[in-house]
Amino acid sequence: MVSVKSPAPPAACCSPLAAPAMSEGDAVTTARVFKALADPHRVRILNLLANSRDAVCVCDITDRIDLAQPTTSFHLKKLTSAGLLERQQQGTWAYYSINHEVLNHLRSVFEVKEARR
Amino acid sequence: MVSVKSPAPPAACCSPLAAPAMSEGDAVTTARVFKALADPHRVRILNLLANSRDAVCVCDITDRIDLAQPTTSFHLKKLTSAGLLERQQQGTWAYYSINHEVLNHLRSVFEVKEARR
DNA sequence: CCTTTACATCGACGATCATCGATCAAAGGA
DNA sequence: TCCTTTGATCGATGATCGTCGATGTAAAGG
Repeated sequence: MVSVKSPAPPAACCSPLAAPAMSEGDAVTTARVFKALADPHRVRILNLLANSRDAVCVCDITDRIDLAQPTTSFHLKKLTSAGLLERQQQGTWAYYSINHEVLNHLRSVFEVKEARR
Repeated sequence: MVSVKSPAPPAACCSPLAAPAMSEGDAVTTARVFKALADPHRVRILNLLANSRDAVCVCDITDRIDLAQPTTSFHLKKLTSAGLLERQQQGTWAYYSINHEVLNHLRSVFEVKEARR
């Protein structure tokens, strides 16, 4: 079993929207992550994986989402390279699962401005 | 001063990604909101407004974001109709501000699965 | 070695998006 | 009443995106 940590999420991705001085680069990074969430099929894939105890192979995801297999791979790649999913290879099969750490961290993006002194 | 509540956000928008059974429609709704966040300029607009004590007029936003005025209006419309911004008109000026309620609620989208029994 | 299965990549397509100049509507002043 | 200013909308553009059939690749089984 070869487990592959996703390559993308720039360390601790995405400063809060209310961060005092967000650089242009920060904005690009943040937008990139949300772009991965900006498609109904990808949202459904996340929902599917979030409700699966174990990792799920591409063929099962393809069935559940009702897309052609290349299209499913396309979406999985976007989600993975945004850091939202993890991929493990087992023989001919590829298993995908939620990257809970990254997804959980995204909550902080919407955290309100730190207490004003 | 005419204050206009944004028309879009379907009540309490966006169920958690880990919701047990997300409908296809839920996925579309969720994706629509994140699509509004999926552009660097729009992220910067949110960041700008999140750090402004008061609402900001289009001309000031245009200056700070460094886009042509029609492009700024285009982005503001996307953010507003996603429910992320509020718009107030004052004479010839239009003032935009963060819809804190909606933005804050978005944190719940990334909340982890409810305790497993 | 050949076949099958699972998945990724390629190439092409139509659709949507971001951008901006030009134009329009509305609100104040002079 | 005219001119100026603000901001929204229109129309055109180039770029990106989602989709899928065809093809490629790698593993497993006969």
